Amino acid sequence: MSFKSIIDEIENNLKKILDDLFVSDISFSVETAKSGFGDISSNVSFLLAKQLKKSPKDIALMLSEKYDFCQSTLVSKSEPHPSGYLNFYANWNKLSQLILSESLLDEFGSIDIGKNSAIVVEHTSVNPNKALHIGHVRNIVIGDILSRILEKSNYKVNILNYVDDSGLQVADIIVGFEHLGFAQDPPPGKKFDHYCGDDVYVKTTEKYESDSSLQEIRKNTLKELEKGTSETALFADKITKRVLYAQLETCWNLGIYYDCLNFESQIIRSGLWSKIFEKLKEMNIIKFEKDGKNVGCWVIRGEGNEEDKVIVRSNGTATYIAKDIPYAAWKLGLLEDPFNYQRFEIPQPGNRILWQTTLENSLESKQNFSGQKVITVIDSRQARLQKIITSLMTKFKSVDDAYIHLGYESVTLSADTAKTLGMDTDGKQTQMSGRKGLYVNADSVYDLLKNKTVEETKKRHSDMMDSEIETISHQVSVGTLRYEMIKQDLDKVITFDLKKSLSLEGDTAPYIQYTHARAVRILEKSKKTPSIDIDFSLLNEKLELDLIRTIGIFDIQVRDAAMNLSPKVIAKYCHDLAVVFNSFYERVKVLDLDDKKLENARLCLVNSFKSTIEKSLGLLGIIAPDKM
RNA sequence: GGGCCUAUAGCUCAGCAUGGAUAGAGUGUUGGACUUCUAAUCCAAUGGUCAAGGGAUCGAAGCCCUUUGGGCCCA
Repeated sequence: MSFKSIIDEIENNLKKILDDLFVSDISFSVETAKSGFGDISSNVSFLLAKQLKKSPKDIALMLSEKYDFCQSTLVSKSEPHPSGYLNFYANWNKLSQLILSESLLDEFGSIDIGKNSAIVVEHTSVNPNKALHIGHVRNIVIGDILSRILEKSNYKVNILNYVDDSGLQVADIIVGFEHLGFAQDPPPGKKFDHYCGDDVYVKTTEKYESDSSLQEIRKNTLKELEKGTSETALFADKITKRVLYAQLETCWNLGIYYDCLNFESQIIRSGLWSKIFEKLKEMNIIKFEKDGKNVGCWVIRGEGNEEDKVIVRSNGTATYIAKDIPYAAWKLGLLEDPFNYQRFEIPQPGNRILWQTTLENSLESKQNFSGQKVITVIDSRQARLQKIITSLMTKFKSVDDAYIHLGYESVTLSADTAKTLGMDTDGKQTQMSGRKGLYVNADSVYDLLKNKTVEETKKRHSDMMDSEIETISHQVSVGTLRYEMIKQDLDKVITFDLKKSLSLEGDTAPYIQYTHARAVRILEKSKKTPSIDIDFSLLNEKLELDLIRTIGIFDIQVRDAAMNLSPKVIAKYCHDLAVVFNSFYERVKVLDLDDKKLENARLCLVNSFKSTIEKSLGLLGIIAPDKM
């Protein structure tokens, strides 16, 4: 509720007025006003202009007069603007009380879209043969923040990570280990995932070009991985688990946690595919081609101009799409669950328990990680495949948007950064490539940021203990990285530049975190716990009201973000909130006022701000330190 | 050849879903504010035919159509 209360009040009153005018079916807007135009604005007059055959200006005037007779508790007056907008002024005395007292509650900003239904968010899903690079960070941050927003919207979120442990990329490092003599342990000081990706994978794929006999070995290795019984397969299991653990360390360090790990190998061996294959035939979704170029294949008919998609080749083998179909169906809970569950070997930090599927017997009880809805976070290069899965799933499940592919554009490297990695791109940005070793590892970006923030923090607090500097720098570095990856639209390519992307000033996480530290310092220095029992009419300066208003629209922003699956909405909100607070901070004094009542009131406002910025940053998975 | 995305200030981007008031930030450049509740901050100046053209509308950065540049996917 909060600021939403006054919007609702106006909306209801306007609806009544329209009823009296015998106007219906008008979906007008009631929104926070642009600065200088009151507190709330409605476009209702514009929409009525045609029907009533009057100018928006006249209508606004008429509506405003009628509005004076409406019952209002939170609105102090309405005002027609010559442009045609109908503007409203809040009764700040009451509204402030409402907003500030609610802002202190844990559930402030919570909304109920999900009705406690289960929703699946799958993200990360990085091949377990390499370390996470900066492009993967965009994926995991989007997925993680989205999950937090959905939880705030009363969904029960199941966070999954799909481990493709039987694909070509894994086969490649196994070839490296088994046939090219790579040591099983990394050189001292190197993480196992870095070693596999930077050394084993890159060098093995390089060898393919000079040594053609390796292609045969590669094929055989892949086959053994799929069968899963040979010594090679067992060895691969060990290696991928080790890489996976190293990858999870990177994720956990960034504050990203999961509920369950799924393994492609198990999905293949579980027989889920044959079940779904039968179902597809039964439902007549796939057809057996008796002639044409796909003769002998099972295909999905393309819609419109699109080509038919082969699912099972004429030789009986399934295409790569066929691996994704059973997993999608499993996530939606469409099939009987063939898996047992056990806890992951290494406990996950924090409160969430990390499970993994297994085909063996388990002492643990059966779990259910499916959802009414499924959101799969994968970059938009996979859009074609995801579109097929989406349309298949709608045939299984009649609910609208049961399966959603949340796509996003990729992260590319700037020309400068590519150059530092030894690739001259002629001044152009370039796609990352694991095969060519052209990428920036997530861990190294974190380390760079960390070193920079440690330096900055030391500069500011020469007498601070190392452990405290460590904690602050960690929170700031994680914040910076997360914010950098989320603040822009999913449809925009992020060109990552090692120098430019590591800024700690301007529209960045540290800017926002810093406002929190400022607020904390004020509260600390006041040496009292602010009481909500204050005279709210004392908070009447523009900068104070701006701050209260911005605090009050938190839940509106959460709704926006959740409905549109748009994490950046929250990033923008955090930034706006910080900007408003910084203006307030610079010009409105809080401590050591002669007027103690006013001081109390302002302390209360600062406290509300602190509480709100913590919650909103929390949705971004960013922790704000008390000192910076 | 087909499909998806994208184009707004020197640079990086909001705003576009749901058309309406003076198109906003950051960064850059120039100048100013630390004996003050922390300057990772604030203030001011600078900077825009919203890619181009057309259409519907009382009204378009936003909707429709066409074209062009850039990115990606498929063939």
